[in-house]
Amino acid sequence: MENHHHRELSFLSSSGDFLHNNSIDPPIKEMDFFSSSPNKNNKEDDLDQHGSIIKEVSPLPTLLLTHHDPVNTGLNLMCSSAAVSKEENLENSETEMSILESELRRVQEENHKLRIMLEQITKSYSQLQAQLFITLQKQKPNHGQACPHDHPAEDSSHSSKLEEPTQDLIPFKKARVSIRARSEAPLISDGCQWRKYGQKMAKGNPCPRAYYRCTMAVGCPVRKQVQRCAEDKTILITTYEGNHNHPLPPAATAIAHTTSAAAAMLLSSSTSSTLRKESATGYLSNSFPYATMATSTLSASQPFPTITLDFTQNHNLSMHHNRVPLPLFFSHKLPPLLQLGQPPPSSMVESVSAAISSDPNFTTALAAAISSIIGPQRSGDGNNNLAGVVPGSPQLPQSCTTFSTN
DNA sequence: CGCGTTTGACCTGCGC
DNA sequence: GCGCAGGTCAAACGCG
Ligand SMILES: [Zn+2]
Repeated sequence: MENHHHRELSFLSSSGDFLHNNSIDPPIKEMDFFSSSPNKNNKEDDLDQHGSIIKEVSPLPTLLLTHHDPVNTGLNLMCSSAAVSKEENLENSETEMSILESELRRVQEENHKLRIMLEQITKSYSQLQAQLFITLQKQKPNHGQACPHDHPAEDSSHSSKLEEPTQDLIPFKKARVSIRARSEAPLISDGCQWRKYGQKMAKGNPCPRAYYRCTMAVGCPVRKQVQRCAEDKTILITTYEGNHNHPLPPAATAIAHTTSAAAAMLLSSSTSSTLRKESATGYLSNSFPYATMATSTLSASQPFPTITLDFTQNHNLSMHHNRVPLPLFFSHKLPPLLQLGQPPPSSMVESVSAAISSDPNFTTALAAAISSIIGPQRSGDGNNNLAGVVPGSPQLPQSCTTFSTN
């Protein structure tokens, strides 16, 4: 593969188009899901430099309370009566400048805190999810291996050096998350490095299916399959499987969380093939923001439990097939698990969810923060490499994610 | 020469 | 047991 770098699509660089694409949208030529290149216009650029340093997290209130500070709007509101002398004007503008600068610093600091907080929350959430998964598994001890072969060496949690000790307890089953995206590019940029290890002609599809392995770390079990849709070749279907055993760049972490969330949902619903779509969408949309930009479907007809995130609908009110539109970004109703037709096993999850959802300010701030992470400017070269690596990105049950296009 | 891709062979699971 | 299909391996190949 030669010039992938220009041809990869990357979701992250869509600069919010996914969320606001209500008008006629021309076919997306390139999408950067996880562009990691520095974004010039993002005011958080400076934060990227030190954003990976996680110190103790400032408690939530500090972040929100800063808004009560006297805010300098930056508007020069001083009356410009002719009586004011030039010197006074100069002095005023100087003080104005210094005020502005201090204000800028304060905002930057606040942004930094927000970023740190977001990282912490993401991590905590993933840990919660892992615990929830474990609890669910304990609740149905003999419930099923969803996949026929879940014991290859790479699946064993003992062999992989996972960073989260709790992960060693997670029984692995393979679930897949399929993501459909419209793209002419042969690959999507997802923040990871991949190496092609095979290609096969799939039955019933003129387009070959390519197999990739994650090469960001030796022994990383994550694989992905890339295939074009038989009906519409502009649609690219990418399927992820497994969890990384190494730190991930933020973008890759995001998609890994989606995969994990989907896997947790699929697996926690046991092998029953009748998980309702509303449940799936509700769960996913609360689990991961990407899901809110897509429509999702569950499939039990495939050999592996698979969930499909469909980014091809463009939210232009034309929901075809049986696909279900997802709720808005970070919808405030957060009881995802209650919709799964199962008793919520973890009161922790509930309380956290309640705490988060009950605070609109927090929700808004979080949504904005996440938006800034998942929706930065498009990278120029479509580079699929890491920008800051998130230390100890949490991993979750074994899963696969598929990107596809409709 | 090293690294990544290509591609045919091989392995495995599944249905008949 | 046999054939098929999906998935993986690894030698050959090409590129920088
Ligand atoms: Zn990996």
